[in-house]
Amino acid sequence: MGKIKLTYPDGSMKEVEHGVTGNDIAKSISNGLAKEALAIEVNGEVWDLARAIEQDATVKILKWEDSSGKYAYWHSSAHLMAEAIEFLFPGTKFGIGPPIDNGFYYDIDMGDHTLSPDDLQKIEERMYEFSRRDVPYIREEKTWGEAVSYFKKKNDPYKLELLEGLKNEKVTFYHQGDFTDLCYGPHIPSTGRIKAIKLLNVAGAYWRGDEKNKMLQRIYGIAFPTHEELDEYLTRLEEAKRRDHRKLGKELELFVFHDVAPGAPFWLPHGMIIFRELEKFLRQELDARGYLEINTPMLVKKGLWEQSGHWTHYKENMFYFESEDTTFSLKPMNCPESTYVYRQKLRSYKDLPLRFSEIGRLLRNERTGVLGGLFRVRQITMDDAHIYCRPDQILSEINQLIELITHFYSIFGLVPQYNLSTKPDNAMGHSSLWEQAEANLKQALESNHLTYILKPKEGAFYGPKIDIQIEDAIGRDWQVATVQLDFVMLPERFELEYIAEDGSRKRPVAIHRAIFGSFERFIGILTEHFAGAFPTWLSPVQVAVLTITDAHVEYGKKIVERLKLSNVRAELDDRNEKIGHKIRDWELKKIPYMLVVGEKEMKNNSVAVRRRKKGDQGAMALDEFVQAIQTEIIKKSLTS
RNA sequence: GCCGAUGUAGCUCAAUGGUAGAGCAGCUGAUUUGUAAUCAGCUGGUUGGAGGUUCGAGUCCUCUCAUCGGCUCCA
Repeated sequence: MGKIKLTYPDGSMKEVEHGVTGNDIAKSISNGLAKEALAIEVNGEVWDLARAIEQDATVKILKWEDSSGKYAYWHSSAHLMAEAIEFLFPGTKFGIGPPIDNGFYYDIDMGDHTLSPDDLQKIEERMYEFSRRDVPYIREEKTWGEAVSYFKKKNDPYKLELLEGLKNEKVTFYHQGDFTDLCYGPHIPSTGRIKAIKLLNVAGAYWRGDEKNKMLQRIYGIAFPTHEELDEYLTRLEEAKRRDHRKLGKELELFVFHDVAPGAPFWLPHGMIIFRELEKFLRQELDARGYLEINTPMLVKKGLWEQSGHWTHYKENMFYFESEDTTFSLKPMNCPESTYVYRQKLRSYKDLPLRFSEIGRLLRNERTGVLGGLFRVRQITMDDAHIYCRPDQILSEINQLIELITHFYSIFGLVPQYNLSTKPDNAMGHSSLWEQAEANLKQALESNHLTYILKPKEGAFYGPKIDIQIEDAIGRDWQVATVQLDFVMLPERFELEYIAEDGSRKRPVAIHRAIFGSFERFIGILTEHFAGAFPTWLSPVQVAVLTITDAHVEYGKKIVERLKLSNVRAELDDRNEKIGHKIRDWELKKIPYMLVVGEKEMKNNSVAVRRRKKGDQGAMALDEFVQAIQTEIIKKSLTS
């Protein structure tokens, strides 16, 4: 056998024996690397370290730090879990068990047996035991027929169904210990690499993700090379729980949910302040950008939805009822109604763009199982807008929207990520319009130096779109804003027109867009992002004035009056409590400023400033404090 | 909607099938306090709802509502 040429990530080349394995390569570089190596990338494909390389190739040893390395690690963890399950519960049928962004899962069918937390514990213990055996993951190529007869003997209908999709192909099996699975791989060298394991929860999951199929039991788990990393991960989960907006919303008295109104919050006074501040901010920004605010009816006749197409495509999500032989519906979207504002009079090309904004309350009949805190509600307050423009105005409108979105999120310290979805197969509308629009969207993103992820064919049937996700303080992504071009749904179905320069009637393009997505969802995200410690401009109470004794109550009242006159939300704490107690209470309420007032302050017309989490800041003249906090509020400063 | 879990005082949680309890909050009183909890007393419940088993149900069973974790959905 001859030699082959390998190219390494640093560009260097090396001649090696034909049939060399990833293990050999790693060892030839260093023993340390060989210990850490999980898999190898060969010409862009991820392979097992034990697999022989038989041609010239570009290679890269993958470690835990590489996402493909992690995937192989978690994939192997899923197999280890399956081995433990099969050992403890013989006869279990296996669906699929892939790695995911955070760990792995396996879908299994255990007949009548329902997994309990106790079972999970047992499986986890068994996994540790099997890991300690430290046996290799072995790859084996099989013919399709061999594979089918294996799973027929094992009586596993799910694997047989998967094999149906691989007919007449070579398939691969992986073994470790007594467990064998149909699997593409790749896998890590041996079970001993899996050191720290935690099975997190059991959930139902439809076979192949189809509602019509049988529901299997899905076990989610995570694994790490060290216990420290596992602990760190579990701590992060705890942190996320601590920030949960449902918990904080209750504690900080922002909103409550009640059985009488599933899927709709009761906004409490403090939550409403945040809501109103966001509205104020939104209106201020939109006014400055030429938006015209409108408000359209909540209750409309069914005919509107028949015309828009919602009655056929969205009916199951709509609330509707009969009254005097007429079917009425609560609006689930604002878009169709905005066309009535457009059509209120004849529009000239000179009138465009028309930017109609609406803070609209929508009602959607979401299925009970999908509701969740403020993130998924039945009653939605959208910061909606519909921009009607000429095709030649698309680019400037998109540019303005990107500027608006970037500005908006920077205020909250949130970083938007952009996804561009292009023409799907079932698209409607002129292809020239599609091409121009997609080019405009791209151009707008690129000229603003924004990186974006292209999602081919994921646009709506009526136009391409840009979806915006934000990453919060602890690295989780949320879908919020959206900018959707629409050539069909509103313009065609509602026969929108404008009079062009040459006197002819032309069709405008509609742009649907939202910045927050919805107030409910956005406030939920903000609550978690800030862990309830809102920046001063959003904080329901901005200043708490704490008196030392009854002798200082009058002075305290004067300060609160002064702050309120300066548009600062202030409250007086003149309770008969020690100062330490008051501080603790307001600190737990996450109020940004506390002003302690006693003898000294009263004498000097000053306040002792204490900042949330930062402690005593020393005394300051009252005027000076008022000025400082006003500036902070006006600038919507993030650092309070 | 589907699978599973949960539901006890305003909140966080206890209570072998045998008298529903604690801490916090609230109220009353004492205390007049200088940077994360002063002390004492008191109030507070159709155990989510409806049925059933039982001498007896917070506890067991059925149904139902809601919430949580997922799945599916989310123009």
